[in-house]
Amino acid sequence: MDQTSPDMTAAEPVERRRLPPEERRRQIVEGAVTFFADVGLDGKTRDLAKRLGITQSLLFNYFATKAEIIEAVYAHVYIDRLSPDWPARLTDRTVPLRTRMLTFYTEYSQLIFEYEWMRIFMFSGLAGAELNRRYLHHMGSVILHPLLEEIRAAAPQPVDPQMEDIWNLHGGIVYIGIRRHIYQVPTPDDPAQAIARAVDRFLHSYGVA
Amino acid sequence: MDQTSPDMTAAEPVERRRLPPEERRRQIVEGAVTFFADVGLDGKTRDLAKRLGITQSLLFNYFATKAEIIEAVYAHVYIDRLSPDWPARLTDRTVPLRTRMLTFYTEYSQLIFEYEWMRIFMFSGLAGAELNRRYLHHMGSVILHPLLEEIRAAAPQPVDPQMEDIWNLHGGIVYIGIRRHIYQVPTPDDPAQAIARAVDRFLHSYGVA
DNA sequence: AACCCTATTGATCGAATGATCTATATCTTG
DNA sequence: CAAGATATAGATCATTCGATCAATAGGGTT
Repeated sequence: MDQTSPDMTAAEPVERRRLPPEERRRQIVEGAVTFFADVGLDGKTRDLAKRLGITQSLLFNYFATKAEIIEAVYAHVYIDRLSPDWPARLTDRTVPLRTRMLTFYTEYSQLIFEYEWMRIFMFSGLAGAELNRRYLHHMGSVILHPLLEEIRAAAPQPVDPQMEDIWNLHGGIVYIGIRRHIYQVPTPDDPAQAIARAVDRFLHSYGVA
Repeated sequence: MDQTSPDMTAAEPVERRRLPPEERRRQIVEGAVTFFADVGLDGKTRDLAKRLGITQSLLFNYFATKAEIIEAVYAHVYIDRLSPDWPARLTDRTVPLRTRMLTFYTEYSQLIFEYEWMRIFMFSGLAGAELNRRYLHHMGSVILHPLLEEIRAAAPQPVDPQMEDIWNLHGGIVYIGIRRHIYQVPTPDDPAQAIARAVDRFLHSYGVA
């Protein structure tokens, strides 16, 4: 009956009850993001509740089903992950192509080289989520394909880059995040230099200074 | 989220019973490989048994626990995935470096661009399996680090490639398999050309013809 | 054909899981 | 400060899960 001492279990001993519904819902979603990123989408609602310091039944006061929680996780994670002004900035030929690519991949890597994003994207991809295919298709048509045209335009001689070549550049960079957050092996603290060298190698092969 | 059973395969009336234990065990492991590759390591033993056309209890006649089945899956999938003679062939300087790298990545991609391998490797990586870290470490020390020395040796002028540069090359190639089997988006039927161009871009940036 | 070994099944157990429902207690309002 | 509204907790249900075990039946041997 009596509560166990809060020192043992909780890093957050203060159990504030009766939050405003908006705030509680937000707290659940944010907790669910890291929780499912940790253990995968098969994580148990009881474990999620325990991590949040609430009862399992409370979850179902805010979400009808577990699938609904995961939907909210998806929404929270995918939101604003692709900055809408990147296509414009990537094709702004008043700026050297190398500069454009470096700023894009620096910003983009800062956004996606994040534990939660990387793992939930991978979990949902493995689960066959349509969301991933849409995301990749969007990435291809809005970022990578325009980039291909920029390379063609910036090359001093006629070149014929393929989309696979752009995907190769892209994958080599993304792979840093995969190693770090999926396989959890050491990677450079700041991937900026590695990214810059990858971009330079890429441009160099098309004769772009 | 729910992985409905592929009822397409329901037309399997022939129930061959009483196999020799060796064969039955082999059949279970091979079935488990594709099963867990499909649905993830949280797949249920009853679903696995149904797919195999056997009873769930029979599984536990050959394996004491579900974890033991997964161990067998790991063993079956990881076995002979890294050809032991690659290190020697990669450092055989009587052959042009480009040729060595192309043959390696052609062979290696044929081995790993496989549905079961790719997905089980990713599932186990997400689950935090030590196996993945060991594999990547082995890949780094036995293949990629020697490759770095070969590049240094083959370059006409002094160059200073980093391990991150080699990982970038490697990741860009592996990413083809990730797109194909994890995200399940279209990729070239034969990745050989894309790989060749990636290797050529890489070598070109170090001045290696 | 009868026998025996054992591979396989079917029934079942206890724990865990998603979800429901009612009682409780906290905050706000008048 | 009393009272109503409702956020939260606790108990519980119906399945589902991994795992166990006694009963059954396939197939080689004699």
